[in-house]
Amino acid sequence: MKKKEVINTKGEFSEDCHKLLASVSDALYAIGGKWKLMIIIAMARGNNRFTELQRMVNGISARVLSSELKELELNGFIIKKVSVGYPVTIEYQLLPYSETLQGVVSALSQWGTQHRDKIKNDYKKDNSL
Amino acid sequence: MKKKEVINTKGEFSEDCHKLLASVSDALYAIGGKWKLMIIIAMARGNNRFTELQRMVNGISARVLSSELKELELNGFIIKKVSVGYPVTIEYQLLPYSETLQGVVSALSQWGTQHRDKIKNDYKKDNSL
DNA sequence: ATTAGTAGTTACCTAAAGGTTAGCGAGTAA
DNA sequence: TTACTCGCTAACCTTTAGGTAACTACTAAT
Repeated sequence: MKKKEVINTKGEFSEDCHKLLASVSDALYAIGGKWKLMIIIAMARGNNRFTELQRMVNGISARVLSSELKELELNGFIIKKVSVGYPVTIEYQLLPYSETLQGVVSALSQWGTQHRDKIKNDYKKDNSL
Repeated sequence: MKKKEVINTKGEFSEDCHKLLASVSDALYAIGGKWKLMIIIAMARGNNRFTELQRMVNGISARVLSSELKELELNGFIIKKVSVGYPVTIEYQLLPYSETLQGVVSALSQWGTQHRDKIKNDYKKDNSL
């Protein structure tokens, strides 16, 4: 009587698998890459000036920092504030939206920490004896 | 009398800022890029064959899937199982270590979901009136 | 006047990631 | 036999990311 004797090898799961993949893909599209999260982290710790960021975020060049800041501004994570005072100072500030990344940042940093430890131990095991 | 009138603009925070940056950087190094997490997600949902993965992970090519699987194996996230039976079937399986990524995956998917909604609303606002 | 710092931009170039096409060797189905 | 699937691989090419160096415009100190 049955059209198909589907014992549920996927099928009913593939739907939410696609959704999960799509949402992770969306996230990676917005905050993927080497630098965006790093810049946001550095800013959350009080680094708001161009040169500060350049020094804090190890290995980033002025050109890349400049273009990443523009993208982050365009996507609503930060704003550029130019003081009208004298001398003119330029500050970048996190917008509230960047706080939504808290969970992502803490998950990644926790995992990164344990991963580094694991790699270190793997290395030790290889070189013991 | 004071050498520097440092009122603690950063300084005591820059230390753990560097640590945070380093750990996130480590994580991105291991699981960054467009595909690794996606493949792991698809595998966690029961897609263990090459062609299944190719179909599930939207937009990935055979060449890239093949090389990503090799890297994932090298880094201890998965293993390749070649059945000795007849016909020979090849299956990729998640290793326990890939489960440590649970938190990262769920943080990213949650954020990705809300981000997509936000973008959609921003777009609507722009086009209303 | 020179030097140095801030906040970039521009032009040029390299490297890495990734896409496209083709095909191979095996099995399987008609 | 033909045709199709699976699990790739190789060759080739394009795109993107990112590095380097030079330069601008301004300020500030020496």
